[in-house]
Formats: sequence, C-alpha cells, structure tokens
Amino acid sequence: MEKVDLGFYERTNVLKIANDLLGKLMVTSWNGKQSIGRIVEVEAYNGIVDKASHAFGGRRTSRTEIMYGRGGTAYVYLCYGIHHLFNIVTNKRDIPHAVLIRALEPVEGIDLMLQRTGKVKVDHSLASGPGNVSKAMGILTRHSGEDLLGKQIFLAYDNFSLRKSEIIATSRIGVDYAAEDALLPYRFFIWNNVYVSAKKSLEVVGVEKRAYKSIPSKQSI
DNA sequence: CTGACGATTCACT
DNA sequence: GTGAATCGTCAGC
Repeated sequence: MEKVDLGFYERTNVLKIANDLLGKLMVTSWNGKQSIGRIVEVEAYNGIVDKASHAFGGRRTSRTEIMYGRGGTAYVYLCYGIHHLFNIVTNKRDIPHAVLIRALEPVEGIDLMLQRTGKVKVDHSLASGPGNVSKAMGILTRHSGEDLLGKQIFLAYDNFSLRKSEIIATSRIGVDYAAEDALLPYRFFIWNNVYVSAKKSLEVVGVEKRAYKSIPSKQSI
C-alpha cells in the first residue's frame, strides 16, 4: 500500500482526478483505530465556473476558504445539520476544485465502522452515501483543513485497477439548484459495485466515459 | 440578530 | 413518493 502523493492532488483536471480516485483506498487512523475503505463513487466540483460548487463565482467565506488551499487538503462541511460530507481539495492553491467522496467499499476496520454507524452487521449501506462515508470513517467537520499527506486521513493505492469501461459517469446528486450545471456528468462510480449509492436514479443513463475531456476551464465569471 | 436552507438519510406509506 | 430530523453557514437588515 503506497500513499497517494501531492502531485496526484495538484493536477489541474478535477474530472481526471475524480476518475483516478475510484479504486483508491481511503484511510483514517487516530487513537490507534484504523479504518480503510475503497472509493467506489465520487463527484467532481469544478471550482468557480461550476454552479454546483460552494466556490462558484469565486465565493470565499470562512467555510469555503479551505477549498482555496493547496490540493491534498480535506474539506468537510455539515449538510442538513446532520451529515458531515468529506471532500478532497485538488489543484494548486487559490483554485478551489474539490471531489466529494460518495461511497466506499469497506476493507479494513469494519468493526469500527459498525460501531460508529450503530449497525449490527455489514450491508451495502455501511459506507454508501456521503454522510455514511464520514460516519463510518469517523470524520467530522473539525477535520476540515486536515492535510491528506499526514497520518490521520490519507489515500493510498494497492494493486487494484480499473478499466475505463468499468467507470460510469452520470449527473450529480442533489444539485438541482445548479441549473444547467446540474446536468453535467461529473459523478463517477464503479459499474456493478454494490456499495454505490442512489442506485434508483441510475436507470443506465447515457454513459459519458470521456467526460473529463470537455471540462470547462475559463476562469472568468 | 434573524431567517432560510442545504453536495442527506431514514422511516414510513 | 413524502416528510422529518437538525444546525452551521450566510445573506440581509
């Protein structure tokens, strides 16, 4: 298991990074408690030109400031007053790209995940859905700003690999307010993986496997 | 200071 | 399919 390095996070194409995150291992380790999950579903948020992004239009607030930090930083925020959503900041400082981790396949420390989620046995929902990912891994908003090159929260890779044909791209979940940008195929997941969330909405959408080639890059508003 | 609301989940119909 | 839970964040006054 090798830790994902800074170069991976600092790349400029957030859609490419989102694709590359599929199959990677997410690790949390504190108080001697380690949990590992394999990333099976993500969503890309393309910074200031993306109406679904918290940083749309260059918006800077105390909360979103983290997104303007260096790639390889955790951005965690509270949603609906209940759910802690874990994102990975990408690109260079001042370019607020991010990738939301939406689902994990539990790999290690599963007893801890069960304990944290209050579940009795493993099922498809253990770390499926962005709120459940954080709950199972023990991530809270206080971890926002944490360095992903550190020892507490980081990503790693092993021998696992995916073919491009195993990656499905669809529109993102819960971003209807983003008008036309709600339709962009910025959600990626592993085909046929049982831990992927919101399956009902799939209906085998028009699969856009090369979505990242059409990424908008203009930096004006 | 106030009010509206969200990158969600779960139980229930 | 519908609605409740629940609170930090943010715009507006």
